[in-house]
Amino acid sequence: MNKREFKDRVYGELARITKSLANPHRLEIIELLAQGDFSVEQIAEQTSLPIANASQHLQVLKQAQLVDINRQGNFIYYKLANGNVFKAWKALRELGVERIATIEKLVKDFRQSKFKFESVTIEGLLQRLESGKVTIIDVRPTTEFNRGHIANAISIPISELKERMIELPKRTEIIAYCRGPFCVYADEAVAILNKAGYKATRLEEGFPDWSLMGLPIEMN
Amino acid sequence: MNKREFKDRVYGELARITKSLANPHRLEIIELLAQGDFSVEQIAEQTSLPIANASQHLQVLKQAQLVDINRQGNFIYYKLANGNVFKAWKALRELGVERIATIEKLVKDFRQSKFKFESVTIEGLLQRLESGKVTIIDVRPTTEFNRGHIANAISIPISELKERMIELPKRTEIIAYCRGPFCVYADEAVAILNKAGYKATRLEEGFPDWSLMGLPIEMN
DNA sequence: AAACTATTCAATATATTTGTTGAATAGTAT
DNA sequence: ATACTATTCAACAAATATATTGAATAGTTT
Repeated sequence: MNKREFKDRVYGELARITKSLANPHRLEIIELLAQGDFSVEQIAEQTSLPIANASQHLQVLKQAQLVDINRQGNFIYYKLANGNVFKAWKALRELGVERIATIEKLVKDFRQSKFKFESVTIEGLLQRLESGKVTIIDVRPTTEFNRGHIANAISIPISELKERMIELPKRTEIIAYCRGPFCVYADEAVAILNKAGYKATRLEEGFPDWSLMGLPIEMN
Repeated sequence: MNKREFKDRVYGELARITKSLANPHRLEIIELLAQGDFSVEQIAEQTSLPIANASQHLQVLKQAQLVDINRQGNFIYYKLANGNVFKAWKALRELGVERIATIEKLVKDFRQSKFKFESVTIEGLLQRLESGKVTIIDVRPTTEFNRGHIANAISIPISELKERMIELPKRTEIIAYCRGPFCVYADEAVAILNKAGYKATRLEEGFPDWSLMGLPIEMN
């Protein structure tokens, strides 16, 4: 094998794995799986895909060894093969947000049109935690909260927020977080809370980002 | 714009930028451009591509805003648009090396067949630097050395190594580095030096990795 | 074994990506 | 202006990726 052939093969393999990520639905699936494992049916529902279609995309990810499966009864649960998959997704996400103005504009417009746009980054949250009292709420579905969440966060799924917001303090600041920067649960939560007179802000990033930074988490 | 439409557009944009990376030649171009700027002609030569073809791939990268151009006379020099591009490439590279056994095998086989396989990571090099004397040589072409190199490294392009190895100490350990883990200049250097009785090892990663870690560099 | 369920497979049509070729363009030197 | 050079463009053929549909499979329950 000569130098050129070697390079062609190495870069060929790397392009193969990159191609397996290079599709809108598959990127959305990766971000979802960063929250834990989901069945094909659940993945299809969350991403608004027909089941056969979701399955096909999952096969592509499986072939690239980016996801692992785990059969339980009739259901097959998919999960990310390991932490490097989320790291690669995060690198692409940050590259995209920084380079492609369209993305920032989309996010900004969407948030401003529906909700009051405001957010705090993980770094900002850490500062606020040091300097005063903050209530952190996790508005993802309970199962995702149980699989891992920011230490001391309270689980209030977005679907239950209206009834349960009475549990929250009116005076101290509330930070809502969800799956990641493109997840809108936290935006919806902030809109509901602020309308009801609470002082709420969304966390820009999601739980997987917090976890990757080695910050304190809890399970169950 | 509803939630689904928002997601489709955001993930669509992210997939677009990911697709622009998802090609063997374009990945090789990215790694090359991580060393500095190159003209279309130089890029075509380094990657064994016809010029029109290289230009076409460069257009794709330019459209995705991953590279910038800089005209000088008849020549157009391309460079990475910013540090996040290399970070994304690095994340993909590490994902690939870890997940795809084929890549590790390719690298190992190639090195073992031609050269004695052995390498040290950046971390290992840092330890050796602390505990004793090490000579670091940069075997990339001079222009790349001048644009930036590991602090205190000596420039001996691979093409000049045979004549110039007399400059090197026989006793102390020599670490050779080049563009990155898939660049073979350092392997060739190690083979030449060991055959001549020197004690040489290649650095696994390349200069851009060292630089990204914030370790000491020098220019010119 | 039969009925059932979640998932995968297979086949096809459509859209996108890639390589190749030769012509066109933008800037430089004469 | 003319000739020259590096790069890009345009057009086409071949290869690859995607969505859609309905059938097949693997495991569970009755």
